Amino acid sequence: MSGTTQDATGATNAAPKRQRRGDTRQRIQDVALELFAEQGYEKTSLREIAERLDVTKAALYYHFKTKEDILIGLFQDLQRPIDELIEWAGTQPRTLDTKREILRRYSVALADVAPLFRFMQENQAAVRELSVGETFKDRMIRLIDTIKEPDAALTDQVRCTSALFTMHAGMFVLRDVEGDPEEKRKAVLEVAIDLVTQAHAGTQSSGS
Amino acid sequence: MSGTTQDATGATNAAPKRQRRGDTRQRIQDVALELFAEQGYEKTSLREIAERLDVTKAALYYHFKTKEDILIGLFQDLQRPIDELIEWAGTQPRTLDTKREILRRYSVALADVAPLFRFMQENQAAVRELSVGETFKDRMIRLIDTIKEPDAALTDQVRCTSALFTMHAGMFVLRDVEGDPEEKRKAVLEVAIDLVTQAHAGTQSSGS
Amino acid sequence: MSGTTQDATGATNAAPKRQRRGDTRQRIQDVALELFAEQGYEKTSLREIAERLDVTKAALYYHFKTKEDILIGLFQDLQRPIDELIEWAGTQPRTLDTKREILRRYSVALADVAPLFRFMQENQAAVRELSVGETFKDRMIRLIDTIKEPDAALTDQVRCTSALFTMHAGMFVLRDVEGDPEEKRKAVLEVAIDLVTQAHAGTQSSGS
Amino acid sequence: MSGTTQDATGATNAAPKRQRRGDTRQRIQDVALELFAEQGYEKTSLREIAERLDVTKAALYYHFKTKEDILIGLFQDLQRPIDELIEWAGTQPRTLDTKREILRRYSVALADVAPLFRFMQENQAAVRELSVGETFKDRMIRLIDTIKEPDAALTDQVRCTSALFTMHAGMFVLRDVEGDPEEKRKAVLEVAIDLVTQAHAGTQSSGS
DNA sequence: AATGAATGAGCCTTCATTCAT
DNA sequence: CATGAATGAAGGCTCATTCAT
Repeated sequence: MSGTTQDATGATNAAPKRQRRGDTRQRIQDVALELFAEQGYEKTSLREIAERLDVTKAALYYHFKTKEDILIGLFQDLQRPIDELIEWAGTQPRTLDTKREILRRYSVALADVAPLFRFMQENQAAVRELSVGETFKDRMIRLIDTIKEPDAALTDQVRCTSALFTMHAGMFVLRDVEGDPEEKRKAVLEVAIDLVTQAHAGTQSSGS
Repeated sequence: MSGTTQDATGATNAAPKRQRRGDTRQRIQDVALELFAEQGYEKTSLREIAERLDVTKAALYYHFKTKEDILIGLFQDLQRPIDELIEWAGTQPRTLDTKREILRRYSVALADVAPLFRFMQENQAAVRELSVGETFKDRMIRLIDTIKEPDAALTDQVRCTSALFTMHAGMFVLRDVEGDPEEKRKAVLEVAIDLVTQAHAGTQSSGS
Repeated sequence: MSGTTQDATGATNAAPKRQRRGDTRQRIQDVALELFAEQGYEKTSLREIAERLDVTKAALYYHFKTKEDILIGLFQDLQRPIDELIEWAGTQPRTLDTKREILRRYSVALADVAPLFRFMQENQAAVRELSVGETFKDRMIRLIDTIKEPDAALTDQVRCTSALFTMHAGMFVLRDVEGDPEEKRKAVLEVAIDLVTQAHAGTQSSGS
Repeated sequence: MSGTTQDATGATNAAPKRQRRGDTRQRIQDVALELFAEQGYEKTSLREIAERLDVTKAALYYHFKTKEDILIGLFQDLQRPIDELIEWAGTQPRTLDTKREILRRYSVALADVAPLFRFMQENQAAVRELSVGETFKDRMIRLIDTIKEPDAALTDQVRCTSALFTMHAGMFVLRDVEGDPEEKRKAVLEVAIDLVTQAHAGTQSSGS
């Protein structure tokens, strides 16, 4: 009824949610990821998250409708780079060079979202039934599809899959191997590229 | 809760209700694995396990001191074949042929304990802090050590690690790829052997 | 179990169900004391307390972090008068008159917190390991110290201890003796004062 | 305290139970007392008792029909000395000397059954409702009756009660006071005798 | 934008007890 | 004399969620 002044949010926002003083949502996600990654999704309670943020549990419910929603929010934020990569890959010619570039970009992207990725890896069971679970697997499959030829030999398909998983595994398993992280990343990337290169070669010769 | 399955004892049940006494412990583990794998460790309650076995929760506690203990029991079953493999590897000369045989055996062992393995893979977060968690990673490392040369190039070390993870990943990811399981297993094994072969070759030439 | 008392809100209940909000914590303590005293700490379940208050168990946990915490809260209420007495005693000269006054005040204080005291007396075993157990004994010792001379003869020390315990015991044992409570309290007090007086006299003469 | 009764089974006992290999019942009681005293009746589980005896819980049920029964057994064994004292008191003239002797004997008896006594004192709440609870309080009252004159002044009645409680309290509270136990026992006894003597004197003069 | 209070469901665990063997 | 296996009941506690304020 008094109308207009209520929505001070109004005027300028061409892009929504421009507010400086509304970082709570973000802080919730940050803390949540931290705890989810550390203890697992199921084992992390909203109480813990709230406590670490020094707000009440009820406050969380102002920003997220459910616990799962926090996870979904998290998920979407950090899934974007992968989506962009897949999209980009779609615009490129299906050459070996492109595939190599996909792996390179993926390697970088992976390093950026490492904590979330680790979390996803370690909580597959908990996340599977979540409305978001399918999406994750789908994304993986689509990504694999960008580097593997559908009519390739089974072994070459395995190679492409393996290339991706090598990169995933690399992050966790190599953690307690000697050496500088960047160097390790490169080594992992090299092996992955190798695998894809072999797969590609196989496809070419069998194809021609 | 109490009387639910009483009537199921009736006509159609192909599996007998009153199996030979003394197998309860085993049956608990079987059902537990089934449910843990399906829903995750945290999300599976003892009530569910008990109900499916048509015993009371308290009965579970006669056989296992805690929920975690059920998991540990499961875990040890999984560990045995791997331990045996590691032990066997220790007795063999460190040749390429040996390494290939290790992978072959591992592939078979893995197929045997697949559900358990899948569970472990998907519940790392839940299993990590389990008094037994360390052991699992340790075992992996020791297994990798049987196929990788300590002074090899970083990429070759990655290859060996990748060989193992390829086999792990193969079981889950390739599940929704066309083709007969045994054929897929062989393809995966082939790629793994390839990786180790390359790693071995690299080591040889750099060593000489 | 859930909705049982919903309808009890109805006509006949003389005590109002919806007391002024905010007193819940106090009400929990009141009911808890009542039940603890009646049945013992261990034998009283949170369910009982909750049921009698017509709230859920979980509500108790909003106000107290644990069952033991309810006891501790209770305890602190009991402690306050005694602490104040000890503190006051510290400010007074160590004369016989002071000691007599301590007993007088203690007698009154005791009558005020009688139920709680009775509970403590009767649940020593249950309370002993509880963080609150030590504190209780300490308090007794410090109180005794205010009336007994450290260098007194052993018998006189016993007399002082006995004076205090006479007052404790008096409350419970004399309950089924004939006579008006106030009169009994006075008789008990008189004996206690007598004991301390004797102890004091002994100390004086032996000291001079 | 542990093995005390082992040898007492020996020669002199006219009562049956002649078997050497049937001390299990006794051992159960010993261990039970030990644990009850240490942790309280409620907090001690049959599992603990069984474990410490290295038998199964079910074995306990061969010897005692219920957990409470163990307590009752314990109770009866150790209540005997008090009953005997009361009985003996009944045969004596009601003189001051007799009263003093009662106290002396009680003091000794108390020292013998100290652990049980302590347990009873500290577990009144748990023991109260036990079919045997009344008996304990009754016994106390009857014992007090042997040293107090029914028509005495209230203060003198308190003195007699106090005399008994002094002895009870003495055992527990004086435990962390300096000095040899036997000396302390005597000091406590002396004060108790003093109290009864005063009470007796009061009665005499008011009576004449 | 957030809190205080409470709920309902469920969880893991423990206990005293029973009974066929 | 004692065990192995199991039960029914209950216990303390935690969790995601709600809602009036």
